[in-house]
Amino acid sequence: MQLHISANDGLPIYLQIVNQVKYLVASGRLKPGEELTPIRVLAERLLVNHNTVARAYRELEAAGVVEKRRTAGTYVSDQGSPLARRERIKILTERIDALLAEARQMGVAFDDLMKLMQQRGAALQTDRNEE
Amino acid sequence: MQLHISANDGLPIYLQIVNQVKYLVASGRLKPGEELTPIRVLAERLLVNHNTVARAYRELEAAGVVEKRRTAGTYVSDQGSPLARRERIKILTERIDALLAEARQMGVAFDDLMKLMQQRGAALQTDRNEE
DNA sequence: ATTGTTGTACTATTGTGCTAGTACAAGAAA
DNA sequence: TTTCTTGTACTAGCACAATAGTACAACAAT
Repeated sequence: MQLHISANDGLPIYLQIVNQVKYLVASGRLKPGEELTPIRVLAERLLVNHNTVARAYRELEAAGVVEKRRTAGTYVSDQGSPLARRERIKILTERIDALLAEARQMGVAFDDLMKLMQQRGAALQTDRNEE
Repeated sequence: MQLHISANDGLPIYLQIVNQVKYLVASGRLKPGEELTPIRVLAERLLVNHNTVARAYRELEAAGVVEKRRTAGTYVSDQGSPLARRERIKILTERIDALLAEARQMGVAFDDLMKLMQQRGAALQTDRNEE
């Protein structure tokens, strides 16, 4: 499991770990059932305290990305997310509303925003294929 | 100018003020050229330190929502945002990418996300008309 | 000129988030 | 059983963001 953390990304270390693991899972480089690097091992490799990694893994568990088996390690969840679809939609709706509010404040029309979304969606698709 | 702040919104007071003023401007309840409640007056009404309100107004000025005339007060800017369109698009693109990443992590398909956006956009439109 | 109102600057305090140190509990491996 | 490895709990220190207190500067109103 290849991770890189930078001292002052602005983003706290534990979140850098969370994001990168999420990305590895989303992109399929970490597959369901696969074991993550143990907390202490990863901590030593990244030169951070093991509690910092533990916190990252705790967040990932809360997000449903991984499952922890008490004394046996941490594994990628079978399902991408255990949240009910209703819950996921609720969270995304909040994000969307915030985005719409910001766009409106900036004077960017709704239609333009949707076009931008289409573009970015297409860009992501391209990225995935290039991997 | 009607504002409400709650002690533990989780969000800091100065940001609550920023958001609410932005909303008032975006929704047209505060019009360009109109004077905002002076810092001390608003501070007294909200039972917070005037520096907290000052900070909020400073953020609003940086965002281009208001203009300050040193000793004469704070006024709603003529233009909604002074940022060049290119800049605005850049900021929105970041937000969009974050949203797309989250949706992908949650296993929500791009098309579903777009549909949700359409819904929320329509909902906002309705809200505005009902005001 | 005086007074009052505007926003500003600087400093101190407080609360909280991030990280780390140490000690622990539970199961796997030998 | 013993040892090693897993994640966990609790505490402390540090840094920084948020808020407040006090003093100031600039202009308007009188």
